[in-house]
Amino acid sequence: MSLPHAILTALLEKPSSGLELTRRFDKSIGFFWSATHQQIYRELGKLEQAGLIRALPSTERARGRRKEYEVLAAGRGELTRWTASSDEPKPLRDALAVRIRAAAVVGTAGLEAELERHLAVHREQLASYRAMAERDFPRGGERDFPRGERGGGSEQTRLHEVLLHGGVRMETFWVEWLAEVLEAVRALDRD
Amino acid sequence: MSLPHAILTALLEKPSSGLELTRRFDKSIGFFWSATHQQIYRELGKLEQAGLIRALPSTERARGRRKEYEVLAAGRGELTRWTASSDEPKPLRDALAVRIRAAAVVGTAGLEAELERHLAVHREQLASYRAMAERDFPRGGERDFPRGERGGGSEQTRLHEVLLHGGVRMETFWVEWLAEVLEAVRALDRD
DNA sequence: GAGTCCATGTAATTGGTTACATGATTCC
DNA sequence: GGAATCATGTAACCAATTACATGGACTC
Repeated sequence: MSLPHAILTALLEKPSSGLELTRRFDKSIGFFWSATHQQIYRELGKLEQAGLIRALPSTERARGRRKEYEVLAAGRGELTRWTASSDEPKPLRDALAVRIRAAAVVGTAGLEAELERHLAVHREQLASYRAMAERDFPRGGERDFPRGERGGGSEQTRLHEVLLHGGVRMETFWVEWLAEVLEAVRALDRD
Repeated sequence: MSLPHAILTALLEKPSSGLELTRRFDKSIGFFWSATHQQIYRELGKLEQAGLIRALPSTERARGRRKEYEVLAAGRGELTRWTASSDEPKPLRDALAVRIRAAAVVGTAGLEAELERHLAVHREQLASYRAMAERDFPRGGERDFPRGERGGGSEQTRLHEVLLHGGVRMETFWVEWLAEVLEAVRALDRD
């Protein structure tokens, strides 16, 4: 149940309308938890009903009219509670790995193109994360900060930095591994 | 729609009953595509109806009686078709990252314990992948095979090896990154 | 014949996806 | 006033999760 909490987080950072949230999910929050506008509107409705957020009174309610939400005290409480809670890591589901395993049985025909497509996507994502890191945390991402010597970054800043660094590492994994798989598939196809 | 194809792959490797499949999903296939027995039985029913697999005639059909399936020609065809098809990479959904981002807003209380739990799980998974790699591909996992010089490994073997290596790399990513996050959170909590 | 696995299933619910509907605003 | 775009929503569907049901085989 992370979507409502992702939305609460986003709204605490800045009160927004559904469409604004959708855009922010496309750009930053959604790097770790994607959501479509339909999901977001549905969830905003539920959160409002539950008394965790409210529509700003200034924004009139009518279909087609912009409606801005802010987090209520109960919402902040719920988010704090959830942040300290725990759940089991969800088991992985990766369709590409299933394809590779299937290819081991029925042959690699067509697999190379698919691997190349994915590799391109991940390379692009990696470049984009790196650009963000360079812009938001210039030359800060690759170093360990000796204890207490971080240059005055707030809690928020430091955590956003490690998150982004996680994105960089994750995409680096994909790029390197897919390159390895591609090499193996090409070697097999040559024989 | 990867589950049916994961099942077809597993059944081509070895005809099995539902429960056997469930166990194999827990051990190997499921490292990349997990599934519960309920999902598997449901899907076996659909695949049988669609004429892609059949129950071996020897195994009687009755509730509580073991029923073994094998893949029909149409099933192999479908799997071959799917292997060569393509799909967009699915956007990531990682609850832990959402938690970290929420912690950046409402504070890191309780986060450290959750990070430690996840770190322990990933360390364990990494150790298990490494053991499998050592057992199935002794000292083969870390090297690049110069073209054509693989020691007689079949297509299957080589692809299983890169898959397992992907698992090792993926878990290595998690372990390293979570350690980094944990260090950052501890530094923040000290201040 | 009671208890415990082994094995196959059903049913209800949740969360996410896809397709579509409709009102408001702006610009020509 | 027509087209494009901003904005909010509904509805149908599908896959995965959770909880529960039932029968067969074996063991004490």
